[in-house]
Amino acid sequence: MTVTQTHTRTVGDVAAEAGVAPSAVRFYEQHGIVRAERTRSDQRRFDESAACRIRVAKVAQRVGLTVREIADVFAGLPADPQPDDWGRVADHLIAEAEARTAALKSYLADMCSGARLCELPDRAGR
Amino acid sequence: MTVTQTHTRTVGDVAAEAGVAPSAVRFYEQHGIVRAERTRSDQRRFDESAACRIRVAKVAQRVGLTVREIADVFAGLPADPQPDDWGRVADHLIAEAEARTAALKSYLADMCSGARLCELPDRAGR
DNA sequence: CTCGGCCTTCAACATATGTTGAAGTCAAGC
DNA sequence: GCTTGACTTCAACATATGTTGAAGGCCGAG
Repeated sequence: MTVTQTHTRTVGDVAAEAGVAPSAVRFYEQHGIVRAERTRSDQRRFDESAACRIRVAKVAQRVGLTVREIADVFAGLPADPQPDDWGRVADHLIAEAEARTAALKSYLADMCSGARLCELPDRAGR
Repeated sequence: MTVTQTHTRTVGDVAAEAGVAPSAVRFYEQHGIVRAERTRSDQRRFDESAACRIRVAKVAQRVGLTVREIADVFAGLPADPQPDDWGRVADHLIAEAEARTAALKSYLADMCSGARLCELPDRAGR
């Protein structure tokens, strides 16, 4: 019978799959974006979700999330995430992106509508 | 008659107004977020839009724009910007934020709807 | 006229996000 | 067995975004 190997990808494999440098893959592992097992000779082996996590992380960075924040969101992902696991992560990321955009819009709207432009109270954090 | 002085704020004034450190105000000046004139004794003097620019920049950074990108957007602002000048800047920033969020949503939607989630392994035989 | 406070520049440091290079290990092919 | 290529770690470098500290200038109050 076939035993499904979950951790079959090397650093180079994941890097190629995700479109980043191998050094970036190691960096993301150090920072909790991806996890790896080790072979007997200490080489990293990633599962099939690794490239996916990295691709998602790259897009999430573009909306202002830090690697730390993305790692925190990914912390809710089980090994071998299923579609609904990804769905929850997606919802979370999208909500965060929209909240930040909403904060921007709100701040700009207040500013532009203020009688005295630029002399608004400090609501930047809201 | 009263001559309106346009550049009356010191670094400390702007820092307090914008809620950032004086060092940050200098940093933003170096990177084109704000402009300053100089007194005879070489001190910076900012106009009233300076704190505003910085506050906007801080919110824009939260949606993933770099200081360079924000400075580029602000490059379209005249000295003493009027409400419609700010309106154009606001539209530009919001469009950029929404484009990035849309890219995130699109990527996640594709990923989650894909028959094979992120190159998920072939589990059909199990 | 000195003192305190805010200003100046410049360099060093700090954190985030990576890349590059040196030196060494391991497995596969000739 | 030796070569080759991809892997390992670690340190240094690079860029973005700031902060901190030293050394000094300018001005208003006492």
